[in-house]
Amino acid sequence: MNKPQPPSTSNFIKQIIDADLASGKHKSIVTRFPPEPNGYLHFGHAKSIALNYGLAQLYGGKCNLRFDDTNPEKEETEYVESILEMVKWLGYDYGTALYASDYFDFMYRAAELLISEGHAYVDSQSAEQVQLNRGSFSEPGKNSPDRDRKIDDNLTLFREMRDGQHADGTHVLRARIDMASPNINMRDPTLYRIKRATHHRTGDKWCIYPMYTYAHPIEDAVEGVTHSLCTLEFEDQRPFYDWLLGKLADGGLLKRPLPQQIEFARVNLTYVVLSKRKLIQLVAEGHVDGWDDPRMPTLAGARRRGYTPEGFKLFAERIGVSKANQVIEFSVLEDCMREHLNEVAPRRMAVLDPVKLVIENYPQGQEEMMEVPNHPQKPDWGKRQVPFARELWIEREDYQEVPVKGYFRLFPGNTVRLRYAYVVKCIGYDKATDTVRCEVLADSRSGTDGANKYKVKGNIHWVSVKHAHEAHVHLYDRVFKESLAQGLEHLNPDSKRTIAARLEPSLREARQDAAVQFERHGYFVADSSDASTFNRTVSLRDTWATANSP
RNA sequence: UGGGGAGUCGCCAAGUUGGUUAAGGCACCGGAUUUUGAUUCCGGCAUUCGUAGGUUCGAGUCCUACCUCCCCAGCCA
Repeated sequence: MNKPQPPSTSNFIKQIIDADLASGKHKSIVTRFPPEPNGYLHFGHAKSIALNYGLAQLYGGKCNLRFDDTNPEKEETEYVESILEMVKWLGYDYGTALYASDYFDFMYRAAELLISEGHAYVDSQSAEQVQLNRGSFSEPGKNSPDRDRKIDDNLTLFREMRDGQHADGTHVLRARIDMASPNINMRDPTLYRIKRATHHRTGDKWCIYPMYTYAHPIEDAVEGVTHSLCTLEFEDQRPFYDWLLGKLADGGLLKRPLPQQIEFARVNLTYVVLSKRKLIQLVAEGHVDGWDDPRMPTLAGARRRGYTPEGFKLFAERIGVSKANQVIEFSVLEDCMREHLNEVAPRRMAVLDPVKLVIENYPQGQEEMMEVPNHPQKPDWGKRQVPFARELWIEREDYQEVPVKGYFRLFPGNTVRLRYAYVVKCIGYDKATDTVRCEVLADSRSGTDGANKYKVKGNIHWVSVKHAHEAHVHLYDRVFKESLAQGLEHLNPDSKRTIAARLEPSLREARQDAAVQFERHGYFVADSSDASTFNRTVSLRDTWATANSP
């Protein structure tokens, strides 16, 4: 299927890059994906990853995977490993992962340079005083009494801070900019704090750690990042980003051209919550079964659910990038997954809500093998043998005692085709045994010449009772029932249902990473922690059901 | 309240220097094909660009005022 690709549309970031390349400011581009290893990656990160790596690929540049590990209290190796694994799963080759902590020495030297040139000072106010003196939206801040400390004294104090001679919280290094700036981020932001915490990589080497605000621009510059893409909430930070890098370049520590920070809107999805606080709550309070629960909007959960990297890439392209706050309908993500899965998932038959069907004129004890294509649109995928017999499981909703208008499946007197097998006529339903009664029509076996003379609208799947593989199937629904879910009060109590299904025998050997389509149902994968159960990734579109639901 | 952003079809999103009928995708609605009420295919889907004025032969694009929404006062990122 090589249908025309949608024209890759322009966006404001590409335009900036195009201009920078055209003007000769950069010969090639470098982007970066800079997670803090303090949690698990989620759908929002997938957008950022696709954006950064996608741009690098498009322009023949490169994208660094860099851990922004400047706050040892919140970061752990476990998260580093999980992030690495998920980026790889998404299909991006990050080469060697980089760490902000590898630049701690450089950052320290840069801080001394700033102090030496009068651009930074050690502030010995308490945190409360600092906050008080910062002012507010309507009032300018007040200068710290330490703001005019002598350079040498600043240097001495800062070194003592580094050497562990001062207690946590007693001093802080601040940039010396403008306490009256209308942009609060420019009111002498904090650069370094004293924090006696063991870092997951540098151990106890340091007891002072740089703040994000200070560290991030330096990380970008050191790596030669050309375009530093981040989310909208950092817009107010950009003046400081430029201020810092400018000072360090003036001081000879950094080379121009300097990286440019560009902000874009983060993605929001209906029925999904992405804030770390709320995700933690879901896990901690047991509303889901862990961070990789298939209902979680984490990449680990997505993988287990059967979502695919290709689906995420499609999603990223489809939602685009801009500065307007986007709230994407969750169905867009689902549709992206369907689009990819439709191409790669072999078809199988599975009855999820079984009711017995008996073909009364089919010989007792007789069995036949039916030839069933693995993908009707892809004959080269071959066929498989599926056993057929007198007693079958069919879907309960494929029979109606009194059919609603437009219903063309089984009801007394109607004929349907048992997919890839025979055409049968419904003769009734036996209440005592909960069995749908049918008789097979002569000469109607699928694949034979006679089969085509029967024109039936209904076409239902089945599984032989005798040969059925019984397995559990998890049916997942959205975790939140409100489209703009805020919290637990919007929880969907039925987000997970487990059913005992009857599967065609070939499903006994399902691979855990291989998607299959249960025909007329949706896409499923064997669960990664329990291969005998299947997870529903996403259902098929069902215009009949949606049109007939209340 | 000061500062920084954003407002184009139900949801995204092109539209850059003002110039014929406002891209495209998703959704939706028709219709065709179909042994998945799936897929695929074909057709339809904004006299209008947050609002109100103004400039102009001509404005989503320029000017003015206003409205709405988001972000910022961590020694978090």
